[in-house]
Amino acid sequence: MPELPEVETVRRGLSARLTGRRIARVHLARADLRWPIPSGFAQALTGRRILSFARRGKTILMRLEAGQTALWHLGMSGRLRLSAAGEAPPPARHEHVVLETDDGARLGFVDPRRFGSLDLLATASEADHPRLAALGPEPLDEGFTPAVLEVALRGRRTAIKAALMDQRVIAGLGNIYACEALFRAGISPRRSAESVRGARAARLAAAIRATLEEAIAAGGSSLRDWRQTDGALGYFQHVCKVYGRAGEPCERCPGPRACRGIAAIVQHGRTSFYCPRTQR
DNA sequence: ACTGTTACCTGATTGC
DNA sequence: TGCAATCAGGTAACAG
Repeated sequence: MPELPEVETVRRGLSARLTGRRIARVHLARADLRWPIPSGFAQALTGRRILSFARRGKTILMRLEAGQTALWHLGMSGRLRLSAAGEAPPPARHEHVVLETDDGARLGFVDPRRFGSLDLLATASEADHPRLAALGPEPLDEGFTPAVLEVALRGRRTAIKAALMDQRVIAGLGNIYACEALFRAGISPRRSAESVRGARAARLAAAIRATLEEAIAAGGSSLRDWRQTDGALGYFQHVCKVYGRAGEPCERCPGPRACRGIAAIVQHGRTSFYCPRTQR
């Protein structure tokens, strides 16, 4: 499930619980997820202290001593579950990786579909990692302005919806929040990306930011100690305004009679939800 | 270079 | 109830 708000919520949970801890043990139940786990992964982590957790797009960067960074990507079905010393987490299928820290905490990476990935960055620079280096601007950074969005979209002849999901254009949006941001901005997912300029780009930039911030706030406030009862970090029921609501009236139309209902169309193999009356 | 399609995996849900 | 078909929030390899 995880798009930027979920990943950011997971990051905060990890940070609150694991910053400063030393990794005592790494157990790999298999050698690959989406890609092979780097051969030196367990060795690079074992015995090292965790300095901090950062995030770039949907990737969590676990900063370690000696300039090492472990990259965690949850893919589509990945989740992390954390338990404290003495807690015995219920057995979970598809738990592929387990870390144990010096204070007895246990972090398990569960990912049924295995679209997630683990990677290792041995230098301090994200520019040295091809997938991170290719990512577009970070939408919650101060530098994410309408002008930056406009430049990112310039010359893109694809639909704005597809552009927003392209991580090279902007980092962190997936299908849900691309739909929600476009609804908020009143822009049709079918409009061409390059036609989103000027006031439209300004509306979209603001809508992206507000949508993500609201979702993060909802996730943060709904999780006590950043964990659900099963120890899973960072998942929450975000209330969507258009995603998954095909046929329902949208909240911006004056009434059910005015609204033709939220439409679902397939673009680039993904379902887009939008209100054809208020999104142009 | 850009754009769209397909494949990768398992599980939940829908339809017959 | 059972079983098959369909769909799922991500990404990159590939074809045109």
